[in-house]
Amino acid sequence: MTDAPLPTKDRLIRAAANLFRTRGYHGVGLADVLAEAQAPKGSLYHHFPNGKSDLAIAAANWASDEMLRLIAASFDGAETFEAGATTLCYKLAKLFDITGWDTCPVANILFEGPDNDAFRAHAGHIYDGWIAEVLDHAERLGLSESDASARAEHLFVLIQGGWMLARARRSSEVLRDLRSML
Amino acid sequence: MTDAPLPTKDRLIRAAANLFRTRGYHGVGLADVLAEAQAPKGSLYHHFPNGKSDLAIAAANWASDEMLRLIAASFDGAETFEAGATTLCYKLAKLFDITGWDTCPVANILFEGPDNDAFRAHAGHIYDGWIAEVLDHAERLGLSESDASARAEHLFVLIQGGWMLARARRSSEVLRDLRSML
DNA sequence: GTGACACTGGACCAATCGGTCTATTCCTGT
DNA sequence: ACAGGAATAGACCGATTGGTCCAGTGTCAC
Repeated sequence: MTDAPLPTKDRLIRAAANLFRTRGYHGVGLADVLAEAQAPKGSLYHHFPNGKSDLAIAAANWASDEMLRLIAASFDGAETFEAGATTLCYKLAKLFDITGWDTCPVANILFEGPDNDAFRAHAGHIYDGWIAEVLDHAERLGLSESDASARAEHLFVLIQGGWMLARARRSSEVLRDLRSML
Repeated sequence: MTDAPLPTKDRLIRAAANLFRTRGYHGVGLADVLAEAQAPKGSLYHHFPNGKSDLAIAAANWASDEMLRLIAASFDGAETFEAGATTLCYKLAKLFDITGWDTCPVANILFEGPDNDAFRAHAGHIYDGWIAEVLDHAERLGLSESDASARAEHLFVLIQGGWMLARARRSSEVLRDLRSML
């Protein structure tokens, strides 16, 4: 919340991520980002020479890193895969309530942007990174390789679908109930 | 594919649904819709006095009806809930391959539009309609009320999450594998 | 025929879009 | 002190946006 000491580039990335996730790539004008980040247009094109698309990629990567940290935090102290997965669902539900996050930011940023092929491929890359992170923890917790792979992908699907339903219902209840589907 | 005999209003709805689902609400200009539907601007504002937002609601409703028909077609001949759900997943995978559908159209249309509250509430209404349709079939196939409710919601979550991963990977494989998560 | 009304066609508009450009300020190494 | 690159500041641009408006066109009932 103390944005003042943050460097301009980081302020731009955070502002862009926040706006993109609520209104989508095309729904956000550069003027909106600039106003929220309190930065002039010159700074944006200095840090992101390719303009809006560069900024979108950076924002998606930043959001992805946050998610990876959340996954790690959920599974690090867990005794079993189920425990870690449940913790992750609860953390996401809390995040949903606090921030009113409108979507997995990556989806909103990357699925409707320009250069659709490149953007979508990047989304796939990011998602596979999340699944790989879960998979690592699953194997560490004793699951066989094939089992761990299936479980990690299953968890990803549940979270994405659950998040979408939570959005539509404006309630995090679905996310908390996800553990019953594991 | 024979759009010619279709009334202008229907051509507009179909064109809008097709474009919105690939590029999102803000990503599509009225000029694009008009060009694809081969209709002048005057017709659009005659049939949809509130312009783009009216058109988006109509497009979402049309897409929703298509999905309801798909659910019915999948469960009508099914002997068990699992069989119907599996058929639905396969039908969706085929749809994904044929049309290259970019997203659940409802999500792309309603989650990033203007009037975010009203639009999102409408998305919730549509989704609950899908779940209710599945629930009806589940009960008809002998599941208890509470069990049917949980299974219907579970299927919805799997499909939404699976579709998203399929999009990112540009492969319908995930959708076909969904049955293993039932 | 003729009036009434649903519909089409497209010119036109202010506002906003993403992006470019140059002038200026700030900071750091020497 | 001063040089020089990094960063900031914002005026400016052509293109496109959603939306308005009205003159035409078709098609009914009478």
